[in-house]
Amino acid sequence: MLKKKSSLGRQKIPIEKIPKKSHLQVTFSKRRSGLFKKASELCTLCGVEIAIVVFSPADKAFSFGHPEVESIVDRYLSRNLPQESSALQLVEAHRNANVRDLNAQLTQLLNHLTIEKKQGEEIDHVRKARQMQNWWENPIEELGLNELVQLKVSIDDLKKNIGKIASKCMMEQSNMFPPNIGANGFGRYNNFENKQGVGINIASTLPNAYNYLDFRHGYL
Amino acid sequence: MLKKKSSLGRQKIPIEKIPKKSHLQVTFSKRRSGLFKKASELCTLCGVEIAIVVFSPADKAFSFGHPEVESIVDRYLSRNLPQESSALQLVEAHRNANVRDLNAQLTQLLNHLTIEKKQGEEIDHVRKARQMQNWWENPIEELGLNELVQLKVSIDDLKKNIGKIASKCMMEQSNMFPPNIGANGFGRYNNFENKQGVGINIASTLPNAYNYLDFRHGYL
DNA sequence: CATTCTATTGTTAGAGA
DNA sequence: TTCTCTAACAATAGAAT
Repeated sequence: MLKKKSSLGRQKIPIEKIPKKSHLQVTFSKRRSGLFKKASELCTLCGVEIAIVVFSPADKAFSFGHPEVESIVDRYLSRNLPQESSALQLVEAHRNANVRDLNAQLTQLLNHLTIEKKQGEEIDHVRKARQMQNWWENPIEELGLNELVQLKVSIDDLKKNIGKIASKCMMEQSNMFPPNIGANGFGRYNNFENKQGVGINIASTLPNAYNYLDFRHGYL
Repeated sequence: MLKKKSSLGRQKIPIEKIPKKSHLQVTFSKRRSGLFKKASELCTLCGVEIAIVVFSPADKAFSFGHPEVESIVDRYLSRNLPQESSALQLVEAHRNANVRDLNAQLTQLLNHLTIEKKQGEEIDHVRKARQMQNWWENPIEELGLNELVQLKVSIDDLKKNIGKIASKCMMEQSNMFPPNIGANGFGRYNNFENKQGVGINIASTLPNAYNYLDFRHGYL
């Protein structure tokens, strides 16, 4: 375990164009991250909207935006422009301002639809299994989605009970199930620029809207 | 001009919204200056182009740009648009769709889900009322493990058969969603590090139904 | 809304992985 | 390219102007 003085620490550098290309690239990456972090902190601390666009030395585009670059830029540009059709601009601005909310709502709806679809599938199982005399046991083609959903709820509840009882039965036979295997239950963190090993939960330091960074849409 | 130890020095503050307004204002001013300074340093050190737009808590617009905000923003926007070929076209197509139509569909969908949910609750009562009619509807506690397994297998089989029917129902009610919505990174719409504008905002393709529906916090 | 003054906290240059 | 580590440097919270 040799301990050598591996670094002299930070050195002062003049604010001039960095000549060495590899060095410049590293500096750009670091400072861009720092800049975006500062921006996100400003967003959170002051609850303001910020948009940043940077073109890297390699002419690559990087951007930071809360809530998003486009809406902020639109707002900025529209202020510097004489009003053309104020009505339309208002509509646009309003729409942009709520884009994220709408997106969240849509995602929710999509998720609901996914759930409902699965529920409907289970309902059909019930129908075929029973072939009985009640309305909800008629050929599935004759049922509406509402009825399917009703059937699903019914069977879903039943399935839960089955699971419980089955588990009980299993437990009675063998009591060696380790607790909480793979039961993380947590989704991804919004790890954004968590550098320096500070161990900060970046997600909590960012504006609430940053949760959308990793927002996953429901797939139909 | 008395010189006393007037300050304890910098104190650590949590990255949360600053409650005190006057304090927030000071912090905003300071940090905005710091942010712009960082940006200018990055410009000089790495010779890159940066544009920043900030709206203050008082809704005043501040901007930093090298060489200027407009040109950088234009470059950014013009680059992003042509890059998403099929995906963006789909997005644009929806953007051009009639707002009221989409609003109506969203509303209809929401209402439908609400109704289904209620009916689902009702059917649960129905289920309980009918549980006694068949053996596998009896209280789950009275079933043996074999019966439970058999029932579960039956349910699983039925699940597959009902899929198509349920899908039909769903499609008839909601054909507003493109088949690949939410796929291929579409959902990433708050760009932290938006390299080459990969993050296309799917939400921007949709109308502002948010206020119309008024479900800011409402989950079904 | 901008600045000054300090003690502190936060950032990052340099070298390596 | 991105991350780690360290020490040195820079930014800034709080109070006051």
